[in-house]
Amino acid sequence: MAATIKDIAKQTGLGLATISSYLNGGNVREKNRVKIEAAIEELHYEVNVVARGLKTNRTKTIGVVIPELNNIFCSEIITGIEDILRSHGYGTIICDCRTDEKLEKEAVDFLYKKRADGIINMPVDPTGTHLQPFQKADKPIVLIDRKIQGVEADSVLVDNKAAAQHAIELLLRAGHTKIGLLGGPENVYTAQERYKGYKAAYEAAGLPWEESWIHHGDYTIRGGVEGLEKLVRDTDVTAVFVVNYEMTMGAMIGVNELGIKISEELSVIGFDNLLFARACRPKLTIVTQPTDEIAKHVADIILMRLEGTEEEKAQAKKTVKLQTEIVEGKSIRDL
Amino acid sequence: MAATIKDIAKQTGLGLATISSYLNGGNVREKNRVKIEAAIEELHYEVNVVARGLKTNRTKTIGVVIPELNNIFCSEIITGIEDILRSHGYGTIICDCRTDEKLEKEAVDFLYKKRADGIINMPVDPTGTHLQPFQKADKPIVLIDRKIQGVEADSVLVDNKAAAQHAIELLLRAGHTKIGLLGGPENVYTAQERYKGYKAAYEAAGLPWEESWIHHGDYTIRGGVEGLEKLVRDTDVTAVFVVNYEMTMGAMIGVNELGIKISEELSVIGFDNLLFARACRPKLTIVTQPTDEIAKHVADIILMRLEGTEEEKAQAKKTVKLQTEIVEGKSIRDL
DNA sequence: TTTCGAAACCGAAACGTTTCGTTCTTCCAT
DNA sequence: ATGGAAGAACGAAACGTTTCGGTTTCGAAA
Repeated sequence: MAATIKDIAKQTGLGLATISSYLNGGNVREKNRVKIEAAIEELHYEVNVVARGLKTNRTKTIGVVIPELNNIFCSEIITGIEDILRSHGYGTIICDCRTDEKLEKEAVDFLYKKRADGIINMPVDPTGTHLQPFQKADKPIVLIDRKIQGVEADSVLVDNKAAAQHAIELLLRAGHTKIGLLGGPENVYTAQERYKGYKAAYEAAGLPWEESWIHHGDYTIRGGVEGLEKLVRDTDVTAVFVVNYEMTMGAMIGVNELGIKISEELSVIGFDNLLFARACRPKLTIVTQPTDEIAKHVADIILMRLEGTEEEKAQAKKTVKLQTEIVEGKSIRDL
Repeated sequence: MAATIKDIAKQTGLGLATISSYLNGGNVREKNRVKIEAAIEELHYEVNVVARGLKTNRTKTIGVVIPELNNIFCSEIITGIEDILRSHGYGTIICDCRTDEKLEKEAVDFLYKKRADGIINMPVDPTGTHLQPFQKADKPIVLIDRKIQGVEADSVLVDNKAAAQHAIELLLRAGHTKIGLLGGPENVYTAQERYKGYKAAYEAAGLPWEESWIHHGDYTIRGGVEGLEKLVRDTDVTAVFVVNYEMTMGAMIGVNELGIKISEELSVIGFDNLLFARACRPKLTIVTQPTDEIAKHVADIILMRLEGTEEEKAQAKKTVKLQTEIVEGKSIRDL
């Protein structure tokens, strides 16, 4: 039904190889170029990427495995990545693994079977064994947000330690000395780094902190609510730093339910999602991550590994670390 | 390098066709089944879906084109769809067209070139011309949220009119007679329906409403802020119904900036995103859409069109209309 | 034991490309 | 005019499946 390269060859009187060469950017004599283009136009020819993929062993498809698509941090990054990849002819197959290691592994296997040319992953499994298929096949892997020891892959990270440290320093400067931390799971890289930043700020200021001010949550909304309630009930902290968006929202729910007045009774610094922060009352001061920049780096790296020169492809795996920013609201009280 | 069907044939002493038949669920003698399975295990054989796709002309890939991935309504639906499709062996290629008709058309063309087996679309272009490639190729199309005249496609909608009508009736019952509407663009189907619901509620109650109470926004946060400020400044409405999530968030920002007290000074009903509603102070009463149900219907329909029996595939295109729900908060004052 | 229909099995051809090694053109330098 | 090098064009083979039509095998009935 649909026209093939053979039809174009027949129509123009040229050979298969010539048409193929033209389609792949090869040189063709001017008059033949004209003929080919006319034939393509007339027969509505469109290259069959599946057949091409069979020969070249590349599908021009990249898999993305993330813990939660319903998460502004993830979705913003994906939006950016997808945009860039598509403009380079790559399709983006998305798999949401719902923060489940088993599902994550299944998603990677699925993408491998689908013959994705490479994979982008915000890993849940900290050991990285799920990435084995791609590693063995020597297909590019780009990790986001969490680094994995022992997996040969490029990574794009955020300087989580510095992010937390700056946030705590801001609170210390405002006169707070008892600062609660609504942290993440202890086995998660980003959470560990943010925790380190908390301690580093106290150490740099030469002040003591207490273990009881630290709550290791689970990065969920529910966890945010519970953590905030616990901190308020069991400690006398005057400020709280929340280390991801879900828990920030949870903390705000908790605050509302307990009838606590932000800033007057409790100072808060949240994380991610500027829009949410602006809708809170009073506006929340937050740490924001450069999602666009992350997306751009991730896309550029994987494209480089796939389409770059041989030396580019062979370059040692690199790690890009980006800085966060603090957007000030009205949620911090000067003591 | 990787094993092929031929290797399996050689290893087992069986024919190509037999292996192929086995792989596609055909019948094979018990002892041969055992042999084949052993060979597959030993040679680590995996079917090459690209080669299969070349023969069968199906890629087991479905395209999804949406206006904004950074939108909880979209991302929730996609999460659900992706999950179901993946469990049936289908990859989901996502394209975010940023609510731009031109980009939407490009995305559809892209997916067509990628030979997606079908397309799922929450359309921006109300004329639907962008869907032509799939229509011509007679590949299934499923529309979400907005119906399009003249495009042969299944649709999964929400009963937007009823949703709005119920919300307004709730406010009327609470004694409000002057109710503002922060509506959407006049050329958008969902917005039109919600507007109709507003009027229907007033008509059913036999009460008058004024044009000045209606603000046709653009479904953006910015638009929500501006719309709310305009309504508060220029009218004496005692309640406002906001018809999508972005504008709801915008309205809350506006309310915060103007220092208006929700419920005491202004009653509000928002839309979508239960979590946001719960984090507001006081908790917002909202209309929620059944995203999971939408996702399930969409996925089931497209799978039915792709893998169903001949009669299922030939069935007349259907339209599913789902109902919304009102989740009560504390943002409505009884007059 | 033989016969027969059903079920299993088979190889070749086809899907639409790319690529390899070779042949044909072009056109510049002599 | 001629030789030859560079560049174009060429057809066949290959990529790994599925499918078609025909052949073999099996096992129950006779």
